[in-house]
Amino acid sequence: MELHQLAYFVAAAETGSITRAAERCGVAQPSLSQQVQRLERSVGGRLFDRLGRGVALTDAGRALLPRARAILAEVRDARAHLHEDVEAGEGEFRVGAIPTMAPFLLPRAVAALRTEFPRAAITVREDLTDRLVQAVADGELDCAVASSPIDHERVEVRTVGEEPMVVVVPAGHPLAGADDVALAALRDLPTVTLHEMHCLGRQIAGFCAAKRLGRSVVCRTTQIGTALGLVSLGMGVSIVPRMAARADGAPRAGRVYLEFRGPAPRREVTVLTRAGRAPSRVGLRFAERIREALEEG
Amino acid sequence: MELHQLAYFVAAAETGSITRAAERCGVAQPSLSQQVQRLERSVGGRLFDRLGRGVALTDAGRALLPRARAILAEVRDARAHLHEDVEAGEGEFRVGAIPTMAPFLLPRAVAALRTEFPRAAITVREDLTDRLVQAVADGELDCAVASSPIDHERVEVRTVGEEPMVVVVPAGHPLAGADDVALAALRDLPTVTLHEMHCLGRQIAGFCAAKRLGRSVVCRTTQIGTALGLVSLGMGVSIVPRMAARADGAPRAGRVYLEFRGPAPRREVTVLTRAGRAPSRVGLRFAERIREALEEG
DNA sequence: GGCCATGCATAGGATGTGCCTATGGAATTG
DNA sequence: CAATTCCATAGGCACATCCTATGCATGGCC
Repeated sequence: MELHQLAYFVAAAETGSITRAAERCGVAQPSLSQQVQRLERSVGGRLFDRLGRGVALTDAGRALLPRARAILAEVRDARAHLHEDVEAGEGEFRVGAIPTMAPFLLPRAVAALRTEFPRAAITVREDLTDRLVQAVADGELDCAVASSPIDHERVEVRTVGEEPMVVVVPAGHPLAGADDVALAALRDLPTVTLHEMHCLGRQIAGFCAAKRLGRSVVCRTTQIGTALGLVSLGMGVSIVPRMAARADGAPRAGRVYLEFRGPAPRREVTVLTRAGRAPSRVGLRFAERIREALEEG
Repeated sequence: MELHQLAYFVAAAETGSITRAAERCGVAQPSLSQQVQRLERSVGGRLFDRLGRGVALTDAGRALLPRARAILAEVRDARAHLHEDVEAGEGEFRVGAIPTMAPFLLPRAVAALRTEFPRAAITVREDLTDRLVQAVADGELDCAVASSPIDHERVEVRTVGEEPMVVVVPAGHPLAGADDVALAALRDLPTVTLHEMHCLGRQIAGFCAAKRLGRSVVCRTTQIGTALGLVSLGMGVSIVPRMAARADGAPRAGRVYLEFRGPAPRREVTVLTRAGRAPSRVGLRFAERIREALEEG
């Protein structure tokens, strides 16, 4: 069953004549006759009754006709609408993000993307950095949001912004009333920190180590939200990205956020794509939306 | 854009590799590579980024993928479901009937056919005999209901039954109280008759001529219903097919139906199909349904 | 009834297309 | 740096499509 055979079949059914169908299709009559016969063999039954004066559909032909029309229409549509499908971002688009960014950046970015590209089937994956990098390299993801450092031959890294850290302390803590706080002031305070399986946990540990800041870690969590909860209970102070502080909403009982005095520790927000791939329309907008979410968020 | 090219494209998109796609499709790698390139030229844009290690969809490829899948699925469905489509009577089925039979036979027959072949797209045409015959001969109609005589080389005539005529007289007419009436009793009575453009009109005129029955035609109508109305007004008597009498429902004020005494004039009910065509499943059932409607109606 | 026109099927040959094996070139891997 | 992997290209073969020419059946016409 070939497309041109279906086209010939439809033409013959509509004209009721092999000869006129051949004219319409711009081929010789024997060619069309042959192809119709071949189609009949391929479906295993006659499609036309040969009447001597033209042809008429059999039951099988009557049944095939609407399907043949549908197939040909789909092919025509595919050709005609391919360009606008590209504009509309048609197709599956798979994004990933690390857990310490996903809840703060993805909802807004994905929502914006869905309205901009209503026909894109966007799927989301939340995972640790190295697994995201591997997924992008393997083509399982089209885009991922993570933080430097990323090093993979096949992965292209684009920095879309950076983000300062803030300090969060329990309400009533001696530091709670201050406008801002120096990193050194945190020395030896009981600290709630993020597990170092997260790149953010490693980054914060790195900042502290760089400042030779001894820490008294009283708890390690795997989620920022858990850490914030423990801070509210007075178990210690913590350092979190500002997007987490903003997402925490209106001033909450139990914990107070403080800016760093002077240059704050920062992390970069980067968008990962597979190296060597042509820039994707949806992917480019995704990166922009992540940047907006970061700046406005 | 050919079906096998689309199949190759989908395989390459799903495996992310020309080589593995070729394995899956059972062709050599260069063949698949070539066909993908041909498809790319035919749609006017690259569908894959060649990464050295496999391939990845471009925006255009992403957009084409769902359409290609849809087209291939339709083709698979067409092959798989063609047989059951034939059983279900899938496709357009066009029937015709003459005006003096259509309202009494078609509704019941078509309704039955619609439940039996829910996927058949049945269309109905009401027209005079010779036009129906021509339409069947030209393949514009798959089936038609008419009455003998039909004579056309390309039209096959099947008699599904016959139907007696009855007499209808105004209420209060001298004949109204009789159980039955002889044809001769109608001699010279004022008569309302059907226009001879209808075969029924010609048939009735033929009966009367055969019995040498002079008639005093006071009115000629083009519809049986009109004739019945005029009879109720007392303008004359008329001869109508029994199906019309039955359809007239419960005893109506104004007119009374009488059987003929002895052998009644009759007309045949025939189903017309195009000669040389294989018997159609729906067509065969249609003829049966007409027969049923005639017997039960 | 014989003649011509019409329409589908078949035959045979030219062209084109798909597929193959072999090979080249680029990137990746050990 | 060698070996491997993978896609692209080249050349040849087989088959499929298309063409023209022709056969055969049907329908229409004088």
